[in-house]
Order: sequence, then C-alpha cells, then structure tokens
Amino acid sequence: MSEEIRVRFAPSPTGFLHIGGARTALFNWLYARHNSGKFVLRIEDTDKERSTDEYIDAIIEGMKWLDLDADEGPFRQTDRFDIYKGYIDKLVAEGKAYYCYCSPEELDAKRKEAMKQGKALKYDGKCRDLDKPVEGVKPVVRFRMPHEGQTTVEDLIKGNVSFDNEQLDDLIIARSDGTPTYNLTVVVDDVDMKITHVIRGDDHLNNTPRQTQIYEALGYKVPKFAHLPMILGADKARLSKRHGATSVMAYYEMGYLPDALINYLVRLGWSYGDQEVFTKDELVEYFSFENVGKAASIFNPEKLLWLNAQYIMNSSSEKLGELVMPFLVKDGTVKEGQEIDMAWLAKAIDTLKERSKTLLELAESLRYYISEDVEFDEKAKAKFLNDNSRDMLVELKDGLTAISDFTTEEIEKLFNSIIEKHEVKLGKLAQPVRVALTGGTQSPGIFEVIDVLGKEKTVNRLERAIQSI
RNA sequence: GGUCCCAUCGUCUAGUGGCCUAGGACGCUGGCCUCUCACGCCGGAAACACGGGUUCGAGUCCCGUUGGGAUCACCA
Repeated sequence: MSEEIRVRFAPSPTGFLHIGGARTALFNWLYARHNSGKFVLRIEDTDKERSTDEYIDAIIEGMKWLDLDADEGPFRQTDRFDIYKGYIDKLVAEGKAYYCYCSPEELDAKRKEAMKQGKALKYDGKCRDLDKPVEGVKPVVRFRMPHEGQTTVEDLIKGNVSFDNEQLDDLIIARSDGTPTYNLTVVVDDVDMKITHVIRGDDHLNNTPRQTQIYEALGYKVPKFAHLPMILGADKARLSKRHGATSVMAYYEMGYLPDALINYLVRLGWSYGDQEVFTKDELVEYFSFENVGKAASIFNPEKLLWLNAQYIMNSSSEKLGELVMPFLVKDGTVKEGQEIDMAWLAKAIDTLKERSKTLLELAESLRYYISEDVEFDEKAKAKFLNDNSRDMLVELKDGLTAISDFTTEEIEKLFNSIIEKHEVKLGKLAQPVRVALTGGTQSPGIFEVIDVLGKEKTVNRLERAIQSI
C-alpha cells in the first residue's frame, strides 16, 4: 500500500493572498484532491518584523473565497519554536551546525566587496572552525554545508537539477535572538507534518539543494518536489501592482467569480488538450504534473475577463442574484432594508447575464431595473428624445396604458401598429423607448426590458421622457 | 557577476521524431444575425529565437549563441 499524499501551502503573512500564491495554493489543492490526499495550510511567520495577524486573516479569507479548503491547519511556525530549537541544538551538538559571531555589518561589507570583484556572494566560513566563543557577541547558528560533491534535486516538473555543493554556503538557521529561519523551519515542518510533495514557486528551486542537505543531516528522507513556473506581468517582470490588481480579493471586489479566477489560474502553466473551461470536478480529475509546463507565463487580464463572462453566462440567474446583492447595496441601488423580490431579480438577470462580464457590470445594468428613476444620458436624450419621436412615444404610452393584458405578445402588436402607421422601422421606435426606459442606448431587447419593468414603471418612465422633451 | 531555470502566434497553450501546409483559446479584424448592446455563427491576419549537429526525416533529440526569468539576507 502506498503512503498518503500530503501537500502544503506555506505562505508568509507579509501581504495579502496574491495571484501567484493563489496559483500555488490551487495546484497543491488540486494535487491533494486528485490523489485523495491531505492539504495542509501552514503560516510561515518566523519573521516577526514583517508578519501580521491581519495578513494571516487576509490569506485565509482569500482561500475561503476561492474555496480552497485545507484539511489541516492553519499551523503557525511561531507556535512551534520549541520544536525548531530542539533540532538546532541537535545539529550543533553533532557538529553539523556551528555558532557564527560575524556581525551583519561585517558580512555586508564582504558581500559588497565580493560583488565589486564579481565573485560569488558567499559566506567565507570565517567562524566555521572556531573553537571558542567570542565574548559579548550573540551568535547566529550556521548550517555546515558540504564543500564537495553535488546535490541533485529530483523535480516532478523540471526534471533532475544538479548543483555543485561548492556553491552552497553555510546558511543561517537561527538568528542571534535564537529564532529559527526559513530554511530550517521549512525542512523541520515538512518532515514533522509528513509532507510527501513540496509544490511551490520555482523561485525556491535554488534553495532546494540547501534544504536537501538539511534533510540529510537530520537523517530524513527528502520529499518529492514540484517547482511551478512563475507568473509574470506584461513586461515579463515579476507580477506587481504596476500590472494591475495582484490581490485575490481585489478580484472579488471587481466582480469576478471565484471559479473563473480558478479556471484562469489553472490554465497558466497547466493544460488539458484544447479544453479551456473546466468544472472543479474536471480539474480534480484531470490534474497532473505531466501537463504542467516549465516556462513562466504572463498574466493576461483580458482572458480572465472573458472567462468570467463565460462563468456569468453559465451561472443560474438565482445564484447570480445572490452574488450581485452586495454590489447593489454597495452602490446604493438597493437601500438598506429594502425588500427585493429574488424571483423578479432572477428574471431581470436573465436578460443581462450574457452582456455582463463582471458582477459589477451586472449591478450597474440592474440599476435601471431597480431604481425608481433613471438618469438620461445627455447624448442619447438629444438624439432620441425629441420631436421626431414624441408622437410615437405618446401613442405608445397611451396604448400601453389601455392594454389590460400586459403580455409581450400584445405589446409587440402595439409597437407594430405604431411603426406601420408612421411608416418607420422598429429601430426608430425602439431606440427612443430604450432611452426613455433605461436612460441609455444599450440594453437587452426592448420587449424584455418592458417585461421586466412591468406596466407601471414602463408607463411612468415614458411619461417622464415625454415631459422632458 | 556566480549558479540555476526557461524559450511555439501579442498572450495562454496543443505538439513527447513522420498524423504539422503547426491545432485551439483570449485579444485584434472582415462578415452574418439584429430594435441598440451583447451573445452566437462563419471567415482573416498572426508563432516553432538563431546557428550547428544527430536522423531517411526535427517544432519535437544533442551542442552552442542570443534573449528572458529566478536566486545569491540574522526575508520567506
């Protein structure tokens, strides 16, 4: 019997959950679900200077929105300092790590010098063989890296990657205040949490041989690795605020559906033949590292927008009604405490969902259905609400008022009789009506709009438009 | 600069030596549909970075060049 697959997402709470982190979390989640394994969330907050509880909450909020549910955690490394301490002491006792008394300033100066001379920026090993402590200096602990041979990382995505051990320097595993650093904690935790596959961004690939050495010094089996290619901005630089929104929750605010973001993100680096749109179940079923590419990819907001439109189009109007409510409340279309008939809202959304790329757009369009009055677009009013259309609008208003059976069929008959009488095409009447009812020149089919609005609102708005001429 | 990774349309990608006259998707674009806007449908422009090998045959394998990225903290 094979061992259970266990993966983890291990963000550092020094910022919000961003696009890159979300993609890493997603691939971990997919791998766990595909293999019926476990997905662990671990917060790497050993850097107390930069980590905050707010960011921990923000990361959890982002994952919750994306519905990337963890099976275990969140674990916090700051709760585990005793564990790391034990391992650090053990390493020192066995001579696999040593105290280093060099000051940060001294190290910095050496780095700059090395940079100037174009040499490798590597710790020179000054304290490596020191036999007694330096008085009055709080030392850091350094891991004693081997200087000879090679370390090969077996990566599920990149293949075998070899590094000369000569390259590896004696990295710091404990700060002078005794707190552990990343390269130690990540190894200890992955061992302790029985992580079988380390799936992370390929910016970690260069760290991997160092970590491999630590695994071996501790006497543990190294897990499997899968280093995901980076997500870059349009200028091929690392994705940052300059490239637009990078925080996952910003996409919530812009009216994106979580599944659309997921679908977009998964196709950045992964593919399944020519398929573009996937359900979550399909993703779980199809996901495999064999189909993960090696090259970095560029974040393309247009394609995400298109996917979001697809997801909106294919969502039920009832569900969209629920999702769009917060946006309606936020922009004031729906007042605090105002009752909205959700069945009616769904009917309104039926007419709008194939012309809304985001929930924000949907909310905006919904305004002319929900609000009492509509504001006329100046140019539209000038072009369509004028003496040319006035008579037809009056006839329509009177005709609609007189209709007892307010059905689309009857309404269409009325429209036809008016345009026949005036010898014009439907557009000549439909556009002025559209402006009268929605305030602008773009909307769903005019009969759909009237149907959603109902008799009273339709007649009132026509009256108001006529008065404005 | 050292080390490591990477390289198919503008972008995401299919391609695992002959099925490639290189396929799909976004975007762009011409048309159809039509009461507007969308949706949808039909069509178009658009790529194997370059140079050497290996092979009967290379987008696919190897080497080099070029280009891009990552990393080199008492950050993770």
